[in-house]
Amino acid sequence: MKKSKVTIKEIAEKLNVSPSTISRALQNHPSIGKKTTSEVQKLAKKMGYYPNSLAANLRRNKTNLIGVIIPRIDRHFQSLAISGIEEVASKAGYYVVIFQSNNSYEREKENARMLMASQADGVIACLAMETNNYDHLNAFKNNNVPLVFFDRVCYELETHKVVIDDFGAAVKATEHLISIGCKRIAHVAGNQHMAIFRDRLRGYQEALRKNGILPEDELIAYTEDLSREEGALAARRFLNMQARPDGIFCSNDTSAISVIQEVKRFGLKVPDDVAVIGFSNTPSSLIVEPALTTIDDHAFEMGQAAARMVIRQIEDPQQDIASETIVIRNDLVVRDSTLSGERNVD
Amino acid sequence: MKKSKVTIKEIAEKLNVSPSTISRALQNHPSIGKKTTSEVQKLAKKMGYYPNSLAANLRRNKTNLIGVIIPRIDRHFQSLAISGIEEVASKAGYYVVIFQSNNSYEREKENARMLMASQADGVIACLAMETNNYDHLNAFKNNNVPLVFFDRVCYELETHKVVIDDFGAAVKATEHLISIGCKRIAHVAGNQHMAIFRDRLRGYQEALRKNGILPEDELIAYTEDLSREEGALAARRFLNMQARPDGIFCSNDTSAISVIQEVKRFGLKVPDDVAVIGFSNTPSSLIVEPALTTIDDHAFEMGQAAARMVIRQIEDPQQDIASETIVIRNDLVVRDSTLSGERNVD
DNA sequence: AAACATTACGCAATCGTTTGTGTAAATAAA
DNA sequence: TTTATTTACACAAACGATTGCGTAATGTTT
Repeated sequence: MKKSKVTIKEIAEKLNVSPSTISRALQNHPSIGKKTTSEVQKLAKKMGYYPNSLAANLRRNKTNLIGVIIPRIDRHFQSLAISGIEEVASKAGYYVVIFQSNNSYEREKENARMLMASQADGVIACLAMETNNYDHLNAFKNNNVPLVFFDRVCYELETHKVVIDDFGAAVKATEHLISIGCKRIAHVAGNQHMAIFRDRLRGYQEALRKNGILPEDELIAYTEDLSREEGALAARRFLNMQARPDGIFCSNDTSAISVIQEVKRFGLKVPDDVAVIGFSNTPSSLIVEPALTTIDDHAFEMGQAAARMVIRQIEDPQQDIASETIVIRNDLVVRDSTLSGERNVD
Repeated sequence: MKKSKVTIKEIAEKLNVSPSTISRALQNHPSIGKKTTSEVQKLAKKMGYYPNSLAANLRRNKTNLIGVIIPRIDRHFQSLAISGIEEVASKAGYYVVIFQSNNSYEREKENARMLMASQADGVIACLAMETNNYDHLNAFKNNNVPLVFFDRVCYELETHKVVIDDFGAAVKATEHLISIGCKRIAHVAGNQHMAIFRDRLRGYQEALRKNGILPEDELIAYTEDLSREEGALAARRFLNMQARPDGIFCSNDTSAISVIQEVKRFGLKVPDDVAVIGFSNTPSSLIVEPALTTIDDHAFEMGQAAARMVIRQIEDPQQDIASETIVIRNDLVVRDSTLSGERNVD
């Protein structure tokens, strides 16, 4: 029962024509006669022929593969971004190969090596938290493989990027807290090794300053990875302060939700005693009570934009001269965790 | 600046040896001298050589590619499963190529075609909701490409499968409701086109019967895709019944969470008036208040098992004779939505 | 020193397509 | 009918690596 795969040659033999004719017939090449073409196509289907893209790609020097390197697929933001990438890519005839770095630099290096070997036409990457050496990514540049970063980008490398305005979003979030009357605003900060979290912290501080509030260092909780546990820990520290904050801006939703729960456990009310705002608009932000005000970072659109960008570079290499940065819009989604008094039922 | 990629030939020329020597040296073949080997490897690194796996794969007739066809990456269950697949696969030296069907039969067919063409060594699939014709998957069998289904399997096709015991899990969930004293138990059912949801419905009915309760048809809400909206709709219908149910088993977490929120909006208490139980243990099930009792279906492990299974078939084709089904364990995770009186703080 | 074994490498075919070029046969123009 | 043009296909060389087999050069044994 070991049917080996049908090749062009076998079809050629059965029809007494040359392999090149089969190849052209399958592509509806005009220089092959109508009758031959249809005969070939009919027989190919009957024999269960599938083109071997390895061979074709080798010959054509194009794989239609887009490699994606990301920390973890099972994070909402990432999977949404991939979904966007896949949508655009597959519509344009590209395949998406996924590599998880698990936030490990070594894994990311290995991923990059595999990607180079697989002759991917382009690469989209969201950097691992650990990564602070970029040689493994230079390989792409050196071999003219288009590389697009998204979200967690690397400013040291001159490539195309898709980001959101983390600084601006943080300003917006913080000013929203100010606008609803918060006087003492704390921040749960992400890993400062990553630019996005540095920017959000800076945005928070800038918003305070702009509004005549002096940023205090003790109102910043630096966390490793914005986990539930770290969120709760930070919340407890804030809540036990003599001058308790009345607003907390968290750099992600996970920690923000944890903060809300901790505030409630502490016997205080959200948003009346403490307003809370998160970042990313994950599904859970709608579930927590009160529903979490947050920044929607449009992960799906980021993925789409990254994919379009890399495909454009693949198909139009001239344009690859300048490095371009696309900034995706972000929206403040106001929900009950910052809405006192009235409740918006939906 | 258009450096074309470095090939084995170029290295060979620089060193005045033949390409075959380079190839062997790079693989540490014993028949190549120590000195030559190290010289080759050094130069290869210096020149930035990356093996072209297209060529190697064509020659070796192996791609180390595992194709994954799933409905949507951005669903928690799916992304977790993929994560498990990727972990096992990459440890074993395989790449994972992802295709989203978006629950569309046409897309799934196209995905299968692309996968055949890409010469993937194996395929893991979770079927689209629409799919009820399986010819596109037969291509894999016909060409000796190992195929493993997970979760949404196809019983008509004789392949390896990784599933959970949906029937048993549903029995377990329903009996849990009975054990806490529920007398009138409703069910929010998923699309009956899919076996997993049929099994869950059957399990629910069987558990009732086993415990001397007559299943009533009006206590079953048939939904299209277990969405928030459908969950809320079902809840409202149940809550407005004269003989209101005091327990609701939902076939997924999304609808269960929506049911909880609807019950609360209706002015009733969960679990005291109505106990609710979901399915899948998504992150949000921990966030909703009260926290949702649910079935943990161990998606990550399903992915791992599927990957191990397909790799075993790839590497040991003899074993491919019988079709095997792996049943992954599932756990009832009891939380506050079925725990009256005491609260388990964690 | 002759005979043999070992070491270290080269040659050339091969994987399945694609594609530039060449060329019979068929058709059209003269 | 002869010449020019088109049509429809075949030939063969790629693409870049792998690998069985052959063979010089070196080393070992008697």
